Amino acid sequence: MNFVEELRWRGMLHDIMPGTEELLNKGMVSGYIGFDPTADSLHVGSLAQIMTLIHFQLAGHKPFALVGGATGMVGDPSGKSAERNLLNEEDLQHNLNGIKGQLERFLDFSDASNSAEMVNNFDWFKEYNFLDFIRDVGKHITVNYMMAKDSVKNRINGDTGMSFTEFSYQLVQGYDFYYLWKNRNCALQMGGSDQWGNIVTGTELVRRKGRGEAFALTTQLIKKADGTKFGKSEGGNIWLDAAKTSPYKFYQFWLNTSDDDAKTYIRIFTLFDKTTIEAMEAEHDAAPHLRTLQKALAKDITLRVHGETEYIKAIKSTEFLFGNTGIDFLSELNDEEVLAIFSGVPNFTVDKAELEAGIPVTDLLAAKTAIFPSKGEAKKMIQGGGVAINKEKAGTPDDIYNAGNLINNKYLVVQKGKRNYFLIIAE
RNA sequence: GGGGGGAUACCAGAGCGGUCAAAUGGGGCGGACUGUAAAUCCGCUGCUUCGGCUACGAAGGUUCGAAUCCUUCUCCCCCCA
Repeated sequence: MNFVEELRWRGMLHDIMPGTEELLNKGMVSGYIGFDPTADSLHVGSLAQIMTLIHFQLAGHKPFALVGGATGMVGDPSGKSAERNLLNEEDLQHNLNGIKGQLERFLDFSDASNSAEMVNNFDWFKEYNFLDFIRDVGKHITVNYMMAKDSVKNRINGDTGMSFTEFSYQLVQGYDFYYLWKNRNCALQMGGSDQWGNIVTGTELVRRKGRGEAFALTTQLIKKADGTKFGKSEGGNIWLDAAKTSPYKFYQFWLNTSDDDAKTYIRIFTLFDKTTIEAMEAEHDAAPHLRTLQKALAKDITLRVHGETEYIKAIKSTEFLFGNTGIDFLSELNDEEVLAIFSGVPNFTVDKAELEAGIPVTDLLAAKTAIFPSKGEAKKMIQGGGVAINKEKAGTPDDIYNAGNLINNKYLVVQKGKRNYFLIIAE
């Protein structure tokens, strides 16, 4: 199956420039996707783009991952209602290194003819001076053309305005495409559907400045069935970096996908083929409470991102925390085993002597640990029935916990809501 | 340069001398139901040693009492030039 058909049946394709598919069918094509270095790790939102590159490479084409050292310094106005904060060079470099390391895990960088490559647009922009740029590049694109882009129009018609810096963004990104087309024989840029305008500025530049032809393909932005934003959980982003989002939490994120979304995501985020996916769906629909799809999805992605060891740990934690095993099960484990189960769970240490004297719950949860930001909040949630300690609901905010409540004479297991676990270690 | 309007909690937005820790909606969090789903319903959404304390752009002032009135400052928007 060719690349475009692959994206199509998976529901990933959003828009494609005429002629693109024909070009791809003729033979190996080099194509690229840009990644934003706004943080030192990619998050699940970028995963769809990574998958696009994986499919691209599997179809025999040569993928480039561009990390936007230069574009990151300017800031993309697409989808942003306000001016971006600029990153300094140092932070940017730090972020680039982090992202680079992650991308290397997903694509094949071996010596194959279609081996993946990583490029940084800072390399060709750092020496490019302003006057040369506006003469050589700016000359080819009219302001009228640039203003017609939705990303620009929205900002000009809105009330936040837009700086010249952000306005020039599309030229900078457009030049990336031109550069890669000219020097690396790169004929296709891909990206999320919000990138269409920027990508097309690139193909336009190739046409006008290079008198050549370049192509564009965009993918669907990931949405959740209920309309809320994809990729967030309990307020935070879900990162690919294990230090930012533990593999356990990562696994949980996917496991908690709704039925509707799971059907979409299994196509986008896994490489299972069509018949396999349809069979999984049928199985899921026959017994939805077993959550076959969610489990397959969470497993596949966690394996790809974190590897087998971390996946197994995540499963073990999940089985203990959400399975039928009572809290007594913990007392059969040694310290090492307990910590393994709670490895992805935030943990806090309290002084054992203090606990022996007895600590009121609210102090325990808000002052001695950071499970709650304030005692008032801890109190309210206890009253609302949202807190459990050692799998038993905390009764009143005045309860006092002492050494007698410890499991193995050492641990307290705290639940905030049903799904958020914390481990308190007394020592 | 001239004239007008505005700044309220995470966001939007009411309040225009006490009854305001501040309506309402959204968001967030939690509970019930369930399948760690969706939908639905319900509760919470400034801190606290539970006495109070700090809050309505900033600083002063009037008043027994200010988010509300006055003065100055900062920022934003609109119209005219």
